[in-house]
Order: sequence, then structure tokens, then C-alpha cells
Amino acid sequence: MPELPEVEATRRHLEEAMTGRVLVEVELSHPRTARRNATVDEVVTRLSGRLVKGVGRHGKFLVIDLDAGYRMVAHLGMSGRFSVASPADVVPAHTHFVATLDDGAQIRFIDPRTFGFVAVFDEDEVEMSSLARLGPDAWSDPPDVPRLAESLEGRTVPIKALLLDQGVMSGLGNIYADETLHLAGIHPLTPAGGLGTERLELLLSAVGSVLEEAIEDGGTTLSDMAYLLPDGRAGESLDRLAVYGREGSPCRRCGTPIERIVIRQRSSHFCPRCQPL
DNA sequence: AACGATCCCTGTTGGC
DNA sequence: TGCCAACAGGGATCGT
Repeated sequence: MPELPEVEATRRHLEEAMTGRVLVEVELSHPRTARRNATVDEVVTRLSGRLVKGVGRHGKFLVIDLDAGYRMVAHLGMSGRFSVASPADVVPAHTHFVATLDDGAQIRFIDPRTFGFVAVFDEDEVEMSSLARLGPDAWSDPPDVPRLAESLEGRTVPIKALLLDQGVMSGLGNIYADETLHLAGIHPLTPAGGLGTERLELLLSAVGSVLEEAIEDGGTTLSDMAYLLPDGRAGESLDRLAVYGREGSPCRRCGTPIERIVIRQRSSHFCPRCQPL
């Protein structure tokens, strides 16, 4: 499922394809994809004719700067992906959004489960949106140890749940949160507020290296997931995963079978020997 | 305020 | 072999 590395890989493709281009025609065919705005028509009207000034990212949100004071904000959700295509290319099932650029290319948003969205906000609306409540980006602007310690002070919530809290630090999802905790040697049920300076340093270091490596690989494509890069290629990070989806398989470090538990209704994978509680 | 549960959605999978 | 329930989870929302 798309997390920070997959969104960053997507951002790079969209930046190349969209920067300096004009959205000459916009089609939006699914109301759920437009649900952050008032109506489907509002999204289409606001986007049509806009010049793309740049393509950014905050956590798992894509933030595309437009002229006239608008920002296109998109989230891939569980199953969303963008495609940079030619109008002649076959349109995949579940294509809910298509923007045709002034060079003829098409930016398409394909999202079977419709957890993702495409929105367009003015400045005031961005302030009111969930974007404004995001913590610092886990890769490009990670908190330092004192700042993270302050966020975690007194928190009893398991560290795994806290890594998924986008208000503390944004970009990690279930896969890379598990991978990060394994690399740092921290049990996912460890109370967040109980981590000392030394383990917080390990944790932040692990966040950086896990994300860096995944970005180099173009993200993770799971066998049962639709995530693909905008050029149609699959991410290549799957074979590197140490714990996610490896319940019962030997830990790559010590050989102990990987265990799976449920935390906050989500699977957590860990090595009981490398990550003692 | 902090924390936990539920809901949304559909392609894939596993059990019978 | 075929069918269907269970499963996957990011973020919004609500209850405790």
C-alpha cells in the first residue's frame, strides 16, 4: 500500500510530466474521489485551465501548486495510483480522474477501493484541511531526538501506533513502521513515552534508512496490491522487507520465526528475539 | 486530552 | 471446482 516512498516515487514522475504544463481538460467520474470538495464540478471547474507550478509532497499527501492560488491535493489511500499516459493508451478499470495536459499527455488517477482522493483547495481551505494537522515529514524534515521526545512524553500508546500517527511525524504506514521497529530492535508494544534518548536515536536513524532504501527501490509493490509507478513499473522493495508479511518465516538477522500480533486493529510483524519487550 | 473502535471500499485469498 | 466470508488498511469520526 502506498506510503511515503511510493508517494515520493509518484511525485518525481508527476513533477517531470506536469511542471510548467497547463491542465487543458479535466474529467472526474467518481464522487468519492472528489469528496474533499463540495462537488465533482467544483474540482473540475477549479482545475481546468490551471498552470502547474510545482509538485510537492507532505507525508503521504501529494501537493501540486497551481496558479490562481490553488493547490491540487491528492492522496493514494489504499489502492490509488497515478499514471502518466497517452490518450491512445487503454484506460484501466477504476480510472476516476483524467487531466489532459497542453502537451497531450494524460495524468490519470486509478483507485479501485476509493480510499484515495483528488481535491483542489485555496489557501484558506488548506489551513482547514487535514494537511494542516500533519507532523513534519518523516524523510525530508524528520524531528530531532529532543523534539520527538517532547511529542512522546507521557504517551502510553504502543510505539507502533504512534509511528502511524501522522500528526507526530508523517509518511510511515503499516509496512515501514514494522520495518523501522525491526531495524531499531524495538518491540511494537513498547509504550511510546517509555523510550529513552538512546532508543529514540536508534528509532529515528531506522526511520531514515528504511525510507531511504525504499525510495531508492521505487517503493514496495505487494503481490495483492495495485501500486505501480506512474510509468507502469512495479516497485522493487518487496524482497527487502525484513518482517512485514513474513509471519512464521525466519528473521533475516537471527532466524527466529517472525510473529504477527494485532495492534489498533492493524497487523504488526516483529521478531521476538531481536525486538524484546 | 488521550486512546480505542468503527466505518468506508473492492480485489484477492483461503476454507469448505 | 466453485462459492463466499474473511482480509488488507489511511484517515475521519465518534464514544469513552
